[in-house]
Formats: sequence, C-alpha cells, structure tokens
Amino acid sequence: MDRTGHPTLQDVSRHAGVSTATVSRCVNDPEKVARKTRERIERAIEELGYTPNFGGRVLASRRSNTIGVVIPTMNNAMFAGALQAVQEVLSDSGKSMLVATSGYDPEQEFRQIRALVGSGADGLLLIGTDRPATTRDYLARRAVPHVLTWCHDPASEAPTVGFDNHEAGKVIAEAAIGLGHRALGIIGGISTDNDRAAGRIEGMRAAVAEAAGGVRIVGVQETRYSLDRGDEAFDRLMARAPIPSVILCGNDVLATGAILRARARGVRVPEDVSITGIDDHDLARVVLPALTTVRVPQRDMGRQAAQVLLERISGAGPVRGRELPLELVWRDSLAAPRQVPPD
Amino acid sequence: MDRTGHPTLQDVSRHAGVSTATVSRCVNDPEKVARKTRERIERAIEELGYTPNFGGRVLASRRSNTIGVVIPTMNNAMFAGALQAVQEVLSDSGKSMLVATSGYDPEQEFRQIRALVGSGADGLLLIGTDRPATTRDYLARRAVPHVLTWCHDPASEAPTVGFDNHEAGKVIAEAAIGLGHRALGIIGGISTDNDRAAGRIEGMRAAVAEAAGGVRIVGVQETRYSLDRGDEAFDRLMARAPIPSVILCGNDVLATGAILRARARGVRVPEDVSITGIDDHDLARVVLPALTTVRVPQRDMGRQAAQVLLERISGAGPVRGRELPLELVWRDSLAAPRQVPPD
DNA sequence: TCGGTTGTTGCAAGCGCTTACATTTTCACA
DNA sequence: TGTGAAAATGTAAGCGCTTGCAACAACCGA
Repeated sequence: MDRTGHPTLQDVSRHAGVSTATVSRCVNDPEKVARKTRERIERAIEELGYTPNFGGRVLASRRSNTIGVVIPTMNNAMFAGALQAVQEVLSDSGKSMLVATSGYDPEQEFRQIRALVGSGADGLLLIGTDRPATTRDYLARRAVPHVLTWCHDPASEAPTVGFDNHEAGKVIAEAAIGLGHRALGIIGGISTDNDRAAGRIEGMRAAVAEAAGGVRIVGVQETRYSLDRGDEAFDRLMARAPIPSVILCGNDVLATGAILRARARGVRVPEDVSITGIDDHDLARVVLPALTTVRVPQRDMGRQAAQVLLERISGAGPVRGRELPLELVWRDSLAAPRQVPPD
Repeated sequence: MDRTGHPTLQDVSRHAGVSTATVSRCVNDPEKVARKTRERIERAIEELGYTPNFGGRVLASRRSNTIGVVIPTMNNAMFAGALQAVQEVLSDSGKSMLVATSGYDPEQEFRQIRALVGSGADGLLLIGTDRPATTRDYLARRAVPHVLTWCHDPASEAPTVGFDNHEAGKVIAEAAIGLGHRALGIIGGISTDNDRAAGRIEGMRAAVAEAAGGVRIVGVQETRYSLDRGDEAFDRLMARAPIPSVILCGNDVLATGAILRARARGVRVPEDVSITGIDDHDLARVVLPALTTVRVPQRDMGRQAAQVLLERISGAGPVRGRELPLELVWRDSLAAPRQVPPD
C-alpha cells in the first residue's frame, strides 16, 4: 500500500508470488511473460484494484506518454476540430493530450511550451513555423521532439504537416482575378507573429503581382479573427475610393462578418461586391450568400500531424513533413464584377 | 547530470553549495529560503539551465499539477469555448490541462477518465451528471476530485457548476407558447446517455404540460448534433400532419440545420414555421433569419467550473456547486403563428 | 546423456525529487 | 553578553516503478 492506501506494484507482486519485475513486464509488455504467470498476475491486479502510479512510471521510464499541443485559441472552430482529430489519434496510441493556448502571442506560446514540457510532455505539436529564437533555442536545447502544423515548409528544421497558406491566398485571389475582378480589397488576420495570416495575404498579393492588366489591391485591413472585426474592416474598406469589387478575407469568420455587415448596409453580395473566405468553416455554408472559400483539411491535418509526431517521438528513422491538398470551394459569394472597371 | 544529459537538482545543489533540500524549497517555496541563498541558487539554476524533472516531482510529491477534462466532442464550439476558459484559469494557477473526448459514449468516457487518471490527473472536469455506476464507483474508489459542468443539480454528490438544462428547454418553449403556438415540434439531441439533451426536451414537455388550451407536441425527433441532421429531422417533422407551427431545437446547430432545410424547401421562417435554438452559438446570429435562442454562458461556466475544481483539489473546506443564469435571446426566427389553429 | 538454445523470471540498482525531522544560525531582547 | 525562539539549512529516507543483467528452466538435436 502506498501513502494514499492504493496498492502498489509490490503488493501485486507479493499477492501473485512473483517479483516486481515480472509484474512490471506483465503490465507493459505482456508477451514477455508466460501465460500462466500472466493470468495469475492479472488476477492479482484485478483483486487488488491496482493501477500503476504515474509518477513512479514516468520517473523510471523517462516517458510520460503525454504529448502537448499549443494552439492560438480554441475559439476558432478550425483549431478545435483539428484538436479533436489529434486527440483521437493519440488516444488510440495510449497517449494523453495536454492542451494550451497562446492567444497568438509568441511570449505566451513560449510560456505554454515550457509549462507543457515541465508537465512531462514527450513531444509537442505547434501551429505555424515562425517563432522567436528564444523559443526555438529552448526546443533545441531540451531536445523536445516537435511537429509543426497549419503550415508547410519543407525547409523547416522541424517537420511540418499542413498546407501552404501562401498557396491558399493565391488560389482564391486567382479565382477572383479570373472572373474579371481588377480592384481587390483584403481583410486579413493580423500578420505580425502569424506566418499563416501573413502567408495568406502574401499569396493574394502574389496573384495580383502575377496578373496582367491593371489588377491591383485597393486596400488591406488586418484585424483579429472575429465576426465583429470582419464587420468593421468591411466598413473601412468600403469607406473610400477606389472601392474594391471583391474582398478577399483571410478566413471564413472575417468573411462572414463582412457579409453580415454588407447585408446590414444594404450592399448586395456578390452583385455589388464579392466576398471570399478561406478555411471552409461551418459558417461558410450557413451564411447567405454561402461563401466561396478554400477548404482546409483540418481533420486530416490534425490526424496526420499527430501520426508524424508519434513517429518522431518513437525515433524511428528520419521523419518527413507532409503537405496536404487545398481545394477551392465554389459557392455564391464570388461572382464576376458588375462591370469591368476602366483601367 | 541525468541519463539524458540534463542537470538535476543535485547538480544545482552542488553548484550552489547547498543541500538538495534547499534547492527544492527554493524552487517550490522561495519564501522559505534566505535571500542570499536564493539568489545563489537561482544563479546556479540559470547557469546550468536546470528544469525540474516531472516524474521525480510527481513521484515524491504525489501531485502532478495536471487536471483532466473529458468533453463529448471538440467539434461543438460551445464545449471548445468553455475549454478555452478552463485552460486559461488552470494556466493562471500553474496547472496544465489534459483533454479527452467521449463522443457522447459512456464507455468511451469511462475509458478516457481512466486514461486521464492514469496520466496523473489530480482532478477531473466532466460534462453532465449522469453516468454508469461503474464510472461513479471508479471515481469514488480512487477518490478522484471532480466537478461536473454543463448541468446543475444541487443534489449531485459531486459539485455541479452550470445551468439547468430543463429550465433552458422550458424557457424557450414558454416563449413559443406565449406567442400563441399550439402545435410544437421538437428536434432534440439524442437523449440516451445525455442528461443535457434529455433535460432540454423534458423542459419543453413540462412547459407544454403546464400550458392551458390545447397546446400539444406533434412530433419529436432525436438526432445527433450536426447541421445535416437538423436538415433531416426537419423533413421528417414536416412530412405528416399535424404540422408544427414552431420547431423547438435542442441546440443552435440543429436549429440552423433546420432553417437551412426550410430555406431549401421554400418554407418561410418564421412566417410558415418558427424555429428556435438553445446555446447562442455564433451560428445563431449568422443564419437567416437569426435564431431566437437561450444563451448559455459557456465562458463563464468554464471559468467557474475550473475555479471550483481547483478549490476541490486544494481540499479547502466543503465545495459547493454553482448555478449560472440563462438568458432568452430574441431574434427573428420565432414569431406568432400565422393563425391560431382551431383546437 | 549432454551442450546449447530459447524462453522466463528474479535481483537490485537506481530514476530525481520532496519532506519530516534534526541541526545550525540568526537575532531580538533582557 | 547571554538566552531562547524563530528562521534557515541539512540529513536521509523513501516515493513506485523500470530495466540490464544474471540465473534458471525447458527443450532440442546429436
């Protein structure tokens, strides 16, 4: 019995008449124990109601079977959905998931990373590639196995399992340009310390740069991801000439906010102005008009990121990142501009 | 140096010329150490880049400073939002959060609970009051401090921090009845093994039972919480007479699904049929018409539940549950029925 | 029957930390 | 300057488990 009255490995070993080593093996690696012995031990475990002590286990084995995840916020359903997938994979492998949020703040992220590592995390799943040297040094010095997701960069030191945000922005911008839009507005997430938001905007800019014939960006707003911010940014964008004929939003929440605002102001979408999103959030098909957007494979991404992280932790060979495909989803919020404006 | 090359408490103690006990105190309870000594130790910690070993710490102190949360799914933004709040509170108290999901399955929940306890969780936050005796016994036998949320029941053995689901259903049903609706349809979550979904439906039924003048329920559909299921349930409810003049939905996702379906079928909301939700999800204000619903204080609930759990773990006196207020949110999806149908 | 394999089990040394208790130091006050 | 209480520190005994190694048993073919 331990200090709290729970039976210990030792109790089980006595009860079953074997050594503690055998009981330990029976718990962790049953094949290593002869069938008859195993049955005896299992009965003892059952009778005593034994459960392994976590601390002893971690201390002796140097593994906690716990992995940490830091996401910007759980208020974004995209992250939450991916988290769900991560949890499922980990759970299937007998691991538990520690979760923390950074609120898009690099320092907070660093704090949370340290807290998770201090809580025994065997590995870490992080969002995005860019982080301060302090954080990267910490990760390297402590040799914390980690995988980055929600982004993809083959050149990254840590494996990335995700998609190319730059590409996502570019694809949707090209779709708009292809329809004849020449004056584009952008409502993006705040790109400071956020490689995903920045990448999306850059992708949009790149599409414009590559386009022929007077295509230009007439305004860029960066704002926090939230329905209400989409609102305000829309107003600012529509406040002064030249008015964009399409507004490319950094994600579906912003786009939905913009549509809501357009509706309230009597601006018709897509007749007066087209609006696009990125993510393919639930909102995208609920809002009216339904959003034309780029589908981000959140579930798959979460699942695969978790798998890659597990490989990385198990140390089985070099682990490579993976790029996931993006898909343009056509709905109703993007249409050809009313008239092609003169150059 | 430990086996992995990291400095240990012992290294620090040698480096600073003090005993390991003093270093331990300096880390866990700095006031107990004289200033000069503390500074010396802190310098040593800094120079060596020491971080406490989690396993050793848990083993010796019998505390992991980790708490576990089991929710049905993170795909429901309501749970995710609450989780965010829980995480913030825990993080502020230096605790980490383990998260697992049950998929609304009691056995899965039990498995996850065991996994979290096996991962060293000092306490547990669970959703809802009802669970199998097996699970309750386990919790009692292992004496796992736990708090229940998303529900409220002063009679529950474990403290509950949440709202009264029965009341939520009743409030919205009364609102509909008050407007003159007599034929009510219900699309609820699956009430088996789900006291919240069951409570909401019962609340609706209770309102009907208490109402005078031929108010009756003309159909009840139970279905999984998802946009598409709201769809189907709507169809079934509208398929045969008597047709309800209002459909009370168990949550906003179902209600939104129903509205989407109504729109697709050319049924006008609320002119032809009113539709209500519960939760006040983001969808509620995005969907057209915007949902009349009951606001569930997810953030507050998460925050308070976490606080109560921390109290419970610290063992400071008897811990009482808390009930949080509900608020009816009037929007556009609920209106008086076209004509009061003859009794 | 014997040596060699293969399969099982036990021995025992920690893993790195906390903490009750003992000891030493400090300091206010007489 | 002496005294006692309070403050600071040290001593050392584990916490419950894993695991490398050694010991032993069972079984094989020669």
